[in-house]
Amino acid sequence: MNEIKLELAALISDAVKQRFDTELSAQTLEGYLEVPPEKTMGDYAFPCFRLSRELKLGPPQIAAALAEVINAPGFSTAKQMGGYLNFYLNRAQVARRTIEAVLAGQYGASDIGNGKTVCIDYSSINIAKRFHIGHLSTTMIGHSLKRIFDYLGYTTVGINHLGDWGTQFGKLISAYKRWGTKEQVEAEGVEALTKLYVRFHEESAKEVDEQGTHTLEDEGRMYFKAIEDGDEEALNIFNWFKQVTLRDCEKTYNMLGVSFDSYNGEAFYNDKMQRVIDTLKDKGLLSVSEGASVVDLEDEGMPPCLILKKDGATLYATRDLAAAMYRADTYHFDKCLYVVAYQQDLHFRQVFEVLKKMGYAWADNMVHVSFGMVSYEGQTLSTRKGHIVYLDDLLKQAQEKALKIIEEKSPGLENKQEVARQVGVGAVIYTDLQNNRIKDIDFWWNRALNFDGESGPYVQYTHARCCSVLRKADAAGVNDAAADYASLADDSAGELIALLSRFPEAVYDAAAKYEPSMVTRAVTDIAQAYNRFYYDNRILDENPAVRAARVLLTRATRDVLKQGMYLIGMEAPEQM
RNA sequence: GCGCCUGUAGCUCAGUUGGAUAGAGCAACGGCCUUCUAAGCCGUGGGUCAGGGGUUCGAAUCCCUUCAGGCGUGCCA
Repeated sequence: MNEIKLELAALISDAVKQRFDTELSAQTLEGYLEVPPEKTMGDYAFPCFRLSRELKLGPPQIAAALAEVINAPGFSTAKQMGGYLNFYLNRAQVARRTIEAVLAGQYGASDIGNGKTVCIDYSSINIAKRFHIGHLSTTMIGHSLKRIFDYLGYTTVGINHLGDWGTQFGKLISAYKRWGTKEQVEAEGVEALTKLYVRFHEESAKEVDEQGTHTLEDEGRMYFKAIEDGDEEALNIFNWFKQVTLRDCEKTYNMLGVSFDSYNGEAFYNDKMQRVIDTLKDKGLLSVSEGASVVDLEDEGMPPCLILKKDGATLYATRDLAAAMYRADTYHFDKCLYVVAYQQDLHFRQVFEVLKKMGYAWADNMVHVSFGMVSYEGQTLSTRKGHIVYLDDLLKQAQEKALKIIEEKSPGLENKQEVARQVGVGAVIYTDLQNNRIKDIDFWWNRALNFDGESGPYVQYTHARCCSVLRKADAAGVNDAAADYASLADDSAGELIALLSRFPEAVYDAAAKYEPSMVTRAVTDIAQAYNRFYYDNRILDENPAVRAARVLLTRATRDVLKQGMYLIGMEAPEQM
């Protein structure tokens, strides 16, 4: 993946063979290579401690012995330092190779996923609920993973597993028929549905308080039964609610640049659950416990997985089993990812275990990509208590702030609104994908709208800065062919190039660990390194050879920043 | 009670699967725009890596244990 590392590993492999008559594959050794903590210690280090026992020699002696034999003039010199073998790369050559690799395009892309399919279940919104900050992580992590796996050659299937089934929709119909109007729902969209739902619960609670009756609850159940039985009126209203919700959410998705290949949700699997039950019965996995039908998982150290309620109704595990089987049949996936909060950890462990018990080999390829909880200024998200931030409000605020800064700093910019949108949305996306996904997120407005330091706008700004330099370079007619790569040997250029050379690993690792934040971090580090380089060096006011080299490095940086931002779902304005 | 996760600077977090003197950003303070975008750059201060044991050449990282917090733990999803 990193050809420079692989080449070093090959050198070590040869040296080990020559001096110690021992075979160690370059691939194994590549994994041992690390980046030293200090620049003075070289560009890569090979710790010899692990070889010590096998070779029956002290690490420093091993390092010294290898250093004597390794000879790669023009590429790298090796030096023993304690138990380490440190490599000092020829910076001009690394610069040339890295920049050429980047400018060849598709940098960091791969064909390792060719012929393989990965299903990604993400966002999975509920009908009749407004899109809020609690939905952002699943949406953006999933979307980013989709782009990352695409980039690595996989066929990806983005699935929005809609929450479009359950008694709550019967209640909603009941509320609509009592207090709603078509005009209001059409005009206000999901907001109107939410209001109806809230009112239903208020009235229902009042009714129980005052009269001890459950008329409303019963009516809600009745309407849900009507949906289940295919009653035309109920179904029409329900499908209309669904359309209204999707129409609203589509606006948010468009803003975020997110899309899906399938919207098959809970309702879709309604007629596919009997197969699950039959199969479980056939395989003798289903047992009755406390009146419910369950799959016992005691041997696996888990509570039983509930398949059917006492009354015979299915449960969400049943639905997820049906969905998994359908996806296996339909997409023949190599991996099936569920981007769902860690609260559902046990649920997925149970579902995956049941599939394994059913004998499906593909059950091992199911992954719960879990992420942390979102709270609002230290408190649990709650619509009722007002501890909630809707995403369109957040995006609007972010854009307004971006616009204000643009008016202040770049009053001459042509497409201010468009850039404000890109920057505002970028800031929100960046913040969401900045940290390891397992971390809980406590939402604070001032943090979400942070445009300084490690932030979306920072990376975008650096990209725009590169674009600006390149526009001037084009105008000046810089000749690439004249580039003197040896002029990129200073520390800040060297650091920038080193980071660029490691970008493909970041993309690969992000996929392997289902961790988009690794790309966010790589991109941030590159932006930081470029800004240092930019301040340490004049780019355009130089002799043609140096100028060309620095312009090429700027172009490579621009390309990687743009690609990296794309992979995490951010847009990259060329001016801001 | 049991299970899973988390604990690193005042705050938010990195830390390359066990490597060299633990790093960024925010906040605070001090510098840098007649020169390619100052949404930037440089510097200063700030640490018992939650505590304690262990494993070994070496531990923030692995094991045991204690503490603190979050989530889950049968008929919602």
